[in-house]
Amino acid sequence: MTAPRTPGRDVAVARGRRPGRSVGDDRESAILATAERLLQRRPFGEISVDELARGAGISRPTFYFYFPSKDAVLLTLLDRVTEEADAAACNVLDRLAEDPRSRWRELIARFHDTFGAHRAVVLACAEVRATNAEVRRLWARVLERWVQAVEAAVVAERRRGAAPDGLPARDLAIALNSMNERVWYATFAGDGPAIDERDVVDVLLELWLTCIYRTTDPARVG
Amino acid sequence: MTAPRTPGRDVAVARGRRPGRSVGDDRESAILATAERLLQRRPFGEISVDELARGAGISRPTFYFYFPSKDAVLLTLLDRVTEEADAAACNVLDRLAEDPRSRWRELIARFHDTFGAHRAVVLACAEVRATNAEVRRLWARVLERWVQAVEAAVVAERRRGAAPDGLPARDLAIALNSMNERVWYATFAGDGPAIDERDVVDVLLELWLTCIYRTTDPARVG
DNA sequence: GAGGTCAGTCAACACTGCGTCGACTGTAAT
DNA sequence: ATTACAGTCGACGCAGTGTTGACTGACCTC
Repeated sequence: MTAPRTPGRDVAVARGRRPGRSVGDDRESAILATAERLLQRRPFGEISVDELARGAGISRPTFYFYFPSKDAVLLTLLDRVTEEADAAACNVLDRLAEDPRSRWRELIARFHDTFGAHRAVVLACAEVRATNAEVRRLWARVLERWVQAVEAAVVAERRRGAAPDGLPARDLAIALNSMNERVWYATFAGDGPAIDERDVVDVLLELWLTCIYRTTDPARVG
Repeated sequence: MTAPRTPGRDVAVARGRRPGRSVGDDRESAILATAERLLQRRPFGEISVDELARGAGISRPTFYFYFPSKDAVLLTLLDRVTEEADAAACNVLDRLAEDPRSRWRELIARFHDTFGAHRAVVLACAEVRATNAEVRRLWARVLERWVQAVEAAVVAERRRGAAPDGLPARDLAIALNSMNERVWYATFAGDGPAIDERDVVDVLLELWLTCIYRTTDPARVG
């Protein structure tokens, strides 16, 4: 579902033929690269399958040999970005008690950097999410992971007495993640009221700390 | 820009002809009603101009007599909803000092009720905002008004000593409004991690109070 | 080295939805 | 009666999507 369907290569691999790189691998990469390049210039909806194909040096019908649709290309791109974000954020919350403020900042900053580096893809996904159930599902799954990670961290901080009780941890985690998502979107898209890109990490950090600890300067482990 | 172009009627009115309701008024309303009705069932992108026209008892070309595009219909619908929200929220922040918690709650609850009552339109706008500059502009303008109202309220609360200093009031106002928008979207759309519709007002209220006052129980006027 | 298989390719087609043009009708003011 | 205009729509052109069916060339197998 998530990965692009490349029937030919799957069959080949299954039968042990063509173990090395094939023409198809290059074409597939070329399509993905073309997509990310074109997305820097203009929105996803204004890019046609034909342009994607031409950009990769193939005809439109051939495009459909590699991807079932334009959306599937974006889905693959999104998959990579979220994997990158997951990798960057991984384990950051594990040793939260040592220095809560720095850890939370690291988490937010890493997401900011990853999304910022791939803003074209992220913005395109926000655009397509509304119309494409596949993208919606993938984003929901990814978000759910992040929500659960934050929820667990909040519960742990409360248990050790660093954070006060209050809202259900899950609701808090959903709201904070939602806030980040929308704030980053506004900042990167640049339309409507937005926080300056240079300030956004610190602003979000202050709000996270305030909501979780009710102070801007949470205590270290006692 | 925002209102639908109905050239015929404007001309008529300008020359003093047809002072009463014309056929055109009915058709226009019928199109809008059809749009809002169809939106309950399925997303905006899956509704064609033809359906809108048929639903209003006219042919597709005739639709274009009333609206320049499908998006313009949604724009008109959005305009009404935001006006309703503005009206509902109007003056709520004026006498904040009397009972901050209740006032903020009223503000959030009224937005919640308005958006909830027209969730189909709101969700459709979120869908189209990505591809339609007109909708984007309108939403940005509306949001800017709300951000400024909240910013002013925060400044006032700080000035009277009820709220502590901290983040720039504008950044705070942007972040809180962004949070609400995204959280409501998730709640009403029902995909991905979301806060239960019955709890969402209270969850948002707690977070607003915490972020603005660093307490859940802000003081009344001293 | 003849025949088979399969990755990879694309011209041509069918389909859907958008927006426009130009011709038409009915009503009401002059 | 003529003029004017709100209101209507059949028929068109256009752009983009996704599919079909036929082709090429590499390579494997006997």
